[in-house]
Amino acid sequence: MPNILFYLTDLTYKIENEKPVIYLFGRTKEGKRIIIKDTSFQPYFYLIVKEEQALEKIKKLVLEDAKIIKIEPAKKNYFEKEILVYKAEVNYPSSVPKFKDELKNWKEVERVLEADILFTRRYLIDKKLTPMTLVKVEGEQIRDQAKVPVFLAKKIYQDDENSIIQPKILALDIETYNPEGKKMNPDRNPIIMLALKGEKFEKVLTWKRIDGKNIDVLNSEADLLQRFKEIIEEEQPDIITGYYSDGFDLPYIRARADKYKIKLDLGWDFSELSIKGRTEKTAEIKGIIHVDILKFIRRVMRTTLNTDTYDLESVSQELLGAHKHEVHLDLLAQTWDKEDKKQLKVFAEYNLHDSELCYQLCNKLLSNMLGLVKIISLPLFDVQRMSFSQLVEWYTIKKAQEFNELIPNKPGFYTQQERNKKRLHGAFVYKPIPGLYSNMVVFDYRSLYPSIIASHNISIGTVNGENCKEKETVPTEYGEAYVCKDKKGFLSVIIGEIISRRAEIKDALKKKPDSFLKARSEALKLLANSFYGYLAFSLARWYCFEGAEATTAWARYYVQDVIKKAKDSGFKVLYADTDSAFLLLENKTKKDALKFCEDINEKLPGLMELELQGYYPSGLFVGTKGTGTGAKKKYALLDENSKVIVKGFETVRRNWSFIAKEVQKEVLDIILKEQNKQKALKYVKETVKSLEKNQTEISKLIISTQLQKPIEEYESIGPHVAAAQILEKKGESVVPGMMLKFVICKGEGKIRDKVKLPEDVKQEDYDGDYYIEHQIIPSVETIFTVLGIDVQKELKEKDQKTLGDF
DNA sequence: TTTAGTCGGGG
DNA sequence: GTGTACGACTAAA
Repeated sequence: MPNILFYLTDLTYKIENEKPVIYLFGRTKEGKRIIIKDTSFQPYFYLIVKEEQALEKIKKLVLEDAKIIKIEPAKKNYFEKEILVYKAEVNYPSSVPKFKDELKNWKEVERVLEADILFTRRYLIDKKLTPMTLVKVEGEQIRDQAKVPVFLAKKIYQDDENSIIQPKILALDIETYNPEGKKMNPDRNPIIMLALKGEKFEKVLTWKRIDGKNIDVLNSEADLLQRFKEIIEEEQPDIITGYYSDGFDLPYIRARADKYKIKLDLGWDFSELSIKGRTEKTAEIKGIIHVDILKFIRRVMRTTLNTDTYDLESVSQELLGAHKHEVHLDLLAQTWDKEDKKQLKVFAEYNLHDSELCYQLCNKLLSNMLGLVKIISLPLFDVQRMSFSQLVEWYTIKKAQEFNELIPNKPGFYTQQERNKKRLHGAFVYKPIPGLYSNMVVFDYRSLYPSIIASHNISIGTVNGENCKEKETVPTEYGEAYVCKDKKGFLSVIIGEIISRRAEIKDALKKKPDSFLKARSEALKLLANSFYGYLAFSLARWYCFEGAEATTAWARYYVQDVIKKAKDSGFKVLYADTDSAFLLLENKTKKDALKFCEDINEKLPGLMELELQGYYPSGLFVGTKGTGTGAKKKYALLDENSKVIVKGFETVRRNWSFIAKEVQKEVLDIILKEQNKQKALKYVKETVKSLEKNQTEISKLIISTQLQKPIEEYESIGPHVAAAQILEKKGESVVPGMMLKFVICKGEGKIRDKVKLPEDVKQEDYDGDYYIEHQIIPSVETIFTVLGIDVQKELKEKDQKTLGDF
């Protein structure tokens, strides 16, 4: 019997001869596509019963086609306590929910468990297989209806978990006929261009005469769709990727293909491209992994990205440093109608470029995604669409199998609502005294929340657990709580494993860099940091609010402990927030700071660790505008490499004009690097002078704001709405979501009456006073206030002096 | 202030 | 498919 080594990429199941059959899709080590069939796996669920005699009755229960094959007792843990349960094996996966709905109402049945774990996922967990890695099969080739060779498995098991597939990626992007602007209608409007981009492949399909390299002109939209199908078959990609392709490109392609009765049977088993879901769609092709990059970015990369809009332009800019081609998409439909060859070529290039950006994003994020697949052990298709809480939950489900823990049920609607009402006591913040400081050190606890959960045995069965002999009191200010120390908590142990594994990988990385190991380390960090949130997440199976409360209580305790010890050792404490403390060195040295850190670490339990995060020659803390007391999470630091780090200043994030951002950055630079407030003030005065004399470049004055709704719906006409009205008057289509760029110009009336579009602004038009009052002053006011300077006053005095000079 | 409803992305 | 996101923001109560 031959052995086959293959990378498992995807799986599904079918019912054949009244039995469930698992289909595993993959690529052999040599790169050949294969399907493995496994008929050895049976669906099941667990029952906790009040009266054992009910089991005989249950065994005989038949609900339509649903039958129970056997019931046998098993010892499992339920919320970390040993319990006797019954494992019920049934004929079909679809029988499971039928029995669940029936049995949950029986008075003899206490609980039905693990009846909502999808069959294919259950298969992976039970067989301990990890997708995208090497799996070994013993089996024989059989004759079957499929595009690739099919084998029937006798035995199947994980081979080398560290050997990861190098998948072939093909990115796609469509352009549609869009006479109504952003309102899209797949029933009426055709696909006019379709771009595909792979490592060695790039092509735009269209059906009107456009000349150009890589442009394939077909006779009709139907031919375009046929050609698309052929290319997928020829290229045989492992991954098809797109940007919002779950919600737009693939559903649109499917809808147009349906119109022409073209069968998109792209699956390896001749199954069709399927679109599932009502509110949130997903598009799936059996055998080919469909990756929607937008979903991964929105759900997982969200926290690491600075941008808060997730359109392709913003994301490409941040992750790739690349921009989309600039085109007037609103003109696409009329250009298409006019058959303007030259302009259509511009759109075709735009289309291809979008698919290329998507290809590059997928390539770039692939190691992050595979890092997660490796840990969670679910298909890339699934992992790529999961939120943090789902990732934590499925990691925990995988681990539950190893620890013989039963998987708790998801909460019902009522329970969720109750949980949502609860508010958690958060982090401790020691507010700074506004000022400019020199020689600071910053300490922070490495992975504070996860390390507390691991080190203090926080878990669902240990926090305020029953029948407890050895207890540790939680240092909480609100009520009383303890953690039971009699035995290790399940959640605490698995989070400890994540932390330790990450430490090992980081050590290995120090010796030898490796991109996949690096991605795994990042994935582990992500998972560890999500655990605390998961404990307080209302939809969590392992919901543990008291555990989350205990975690933040300890976090507050440890940060305050650093503050207290720092004061005792003669450091001045400047600021502390959540897991970090900022100390002033004064007459102490960096060596003293390191010694202080070591002393604290000696007394910390388990995996907890305080780190010297950095040394900063200077730092500035500002006050809030109203009260003047120290603002939280708002400061600027100069690091040892003379780099200025700015946190929490609004100009960094919001849509301020470039000039406001530039002035703020320059002022912080001068103050932190040269400690020269007069020079900073002089700089501001010069900028103001240039503004007053209308010498500032128009491009630095553009303010951009996103239009949130149709302009008719705005009651108060803000400047961006005024800009939208001007655009509309010019005959351009204005739709919600578009970015409006405008400049405030001289004139009478309200701000909205002074709005002009950048291209209409002449050098002498702009309103310098507006920019001084509403952009420059607000961006630097709090900084100067800290330094004892009233900018407002200083700038007015300057005015009088210049008047006096004349 | 609380609650119910919509939106994101895509052309 | 052994299914139905989620967090932010806005409008209405």
